[in-house]
Amino acid sequence: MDYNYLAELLFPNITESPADVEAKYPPRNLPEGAKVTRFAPSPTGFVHFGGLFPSTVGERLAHQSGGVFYLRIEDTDAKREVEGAAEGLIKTLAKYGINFDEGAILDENGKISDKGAYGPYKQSLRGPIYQVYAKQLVREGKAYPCFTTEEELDELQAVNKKEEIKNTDWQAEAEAKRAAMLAGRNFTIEEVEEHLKAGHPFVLRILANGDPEKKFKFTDLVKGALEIPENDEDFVLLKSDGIPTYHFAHAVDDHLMGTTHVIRGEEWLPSLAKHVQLFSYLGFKLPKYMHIAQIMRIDENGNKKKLSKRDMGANMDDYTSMGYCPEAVCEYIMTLLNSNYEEWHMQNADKPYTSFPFNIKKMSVSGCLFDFAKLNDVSKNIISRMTADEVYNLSSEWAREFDPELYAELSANPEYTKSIFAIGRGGKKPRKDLSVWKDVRDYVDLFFDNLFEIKDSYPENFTKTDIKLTLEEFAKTFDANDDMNTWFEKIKDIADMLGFASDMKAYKQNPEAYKGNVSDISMFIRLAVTGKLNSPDMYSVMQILGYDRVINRVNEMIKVL
RNA sequence: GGCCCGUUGGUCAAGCGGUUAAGACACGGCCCUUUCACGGCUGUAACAUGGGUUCGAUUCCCGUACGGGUCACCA
Repeated sequence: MDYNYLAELLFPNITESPADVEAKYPPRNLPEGAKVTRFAPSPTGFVHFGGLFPSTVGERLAHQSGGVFYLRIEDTDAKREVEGAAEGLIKTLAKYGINFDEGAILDENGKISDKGAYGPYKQSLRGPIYQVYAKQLVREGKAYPCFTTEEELDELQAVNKKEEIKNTDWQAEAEAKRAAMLAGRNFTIEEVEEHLKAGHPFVLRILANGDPEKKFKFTDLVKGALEIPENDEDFVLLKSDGIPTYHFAHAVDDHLMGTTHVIRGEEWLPSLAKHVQLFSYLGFKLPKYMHIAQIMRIDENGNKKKLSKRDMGANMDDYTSMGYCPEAVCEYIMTLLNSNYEEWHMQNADKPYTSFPFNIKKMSVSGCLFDFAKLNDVSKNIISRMTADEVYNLSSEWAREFDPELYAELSANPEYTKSIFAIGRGGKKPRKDLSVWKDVRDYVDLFFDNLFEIKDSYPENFTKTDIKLTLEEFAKTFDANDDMNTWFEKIKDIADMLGFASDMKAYKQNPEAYKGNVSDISMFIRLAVTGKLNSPDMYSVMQILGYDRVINRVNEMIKVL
């Protein structure tokens, strides 16, 4: 077989050699130990948690080592591509601190363009480059054209729908398919010429030389030592439209772009043998690999499943609408990624997560369950450390987009709103009422007459008379200028007057002697003023509400009692 | 079904041949407290399983079970 002739037949328009291409991609000039990593999404939709996760690793590793982190758009499947997805991806990623030094970026018009010397960074623009290497492989007898159509292959493999797969004889099908592929190896130059003349499309397959009975040792930086069977599958390199498959594009691009560490989900582990073989065929140095464990969720049957597109918590845009701070999500990701992050964070509470020394060795090998409770806790702590101004700014920004009614109230009087957020904030033990901006409404509604409503009701074990008397007396004596002590003394007086204990100790010693205690009296007032049984410190609340609002609400309550 | 990966409390996990098997979240109790939130103290709760190796296995090896991934001209 004259492979050179075959190569010319298949790729008549490709005149460059691999060496010509290599010359355009000189080695990177980076300090010792610098890592070059990348995020390589296919633009098929929104960013999801499962994608943000490994890209955080890539970003940290590159930037922590003084290396390069770049974005490559893997748009080799036109069928699945979603208009505008790539642009959206970049914007969302930026929100979570994933910024690229190089690669596909947004220009001032919001369109994708290239930055850096190793482009193009969109695979659809790299067609000729892949073909140069494809041609070379054909020349060397390591790849061959296959004219068997998809339909013909599908017939061999009766079904390829996942559901039905259980009921089929895997072994037989796999063998049939393999036989068909192998048969494709037996072609003559004349046949190829005929097909080409007839205008038949072909795919380029690798001529696999592996023996699956033999295993090779491989070290994954996360998974550790692995033993993997050699590849004997003649997988597709170039699809019939001349566009490469993931495998081929991965080898060519990561080689040319100088990637030192390939970071990806562990679902890629099964195709590692293919990649090792390809790199070897191409004469490329193999990069380091890190296969990251998947994020899981619990399904209806209580089993773990890979967190996927439709799942709660998958779409990063949902985090925005729920009102999570990006830092909270980032920190939560760090707690999942690096087992010693939390310990470090406790000792370095004031430092951003980016100054944490990320350690590959501390990465989890097994997939973890996504946990909103933990995320909320992380988030709550972050918000508790903010100043009232920060809370005001961020929550308003959120409300403007997702709760316009709330936004109108918050922004009507910024100073007033800030004083609400200032309650119990700034000290060593700040209040932690808010996990997400969505919580703000329930927390502040009592301060705005338009949002205020009576949400709770008085417990049955108190008489209306006592409640009414309390409120009447309170209305009579309340003075917004009282200091906290004076204010509370007055409430105690009401307690004494009505036969409620004003002294908690006395009450505890002899509860039978009283109708209740001063906390009950406070509760009577609290419900009238805040509409709730629970509220932040009532004195502070009243200071903010002011005399008129307090008295109005108390009088309203008296009326309906 | 083949292949690959995994398995410490409900969740995230420390551990790397000898420990009373950390810690965080969640949950319960107590304290603080006029409610809530905060904070402090405290409690329940774990090495999937069977064989080895070893003076000794959560830690090393093999099997089993269970879970996950994958088996495309998708990435």
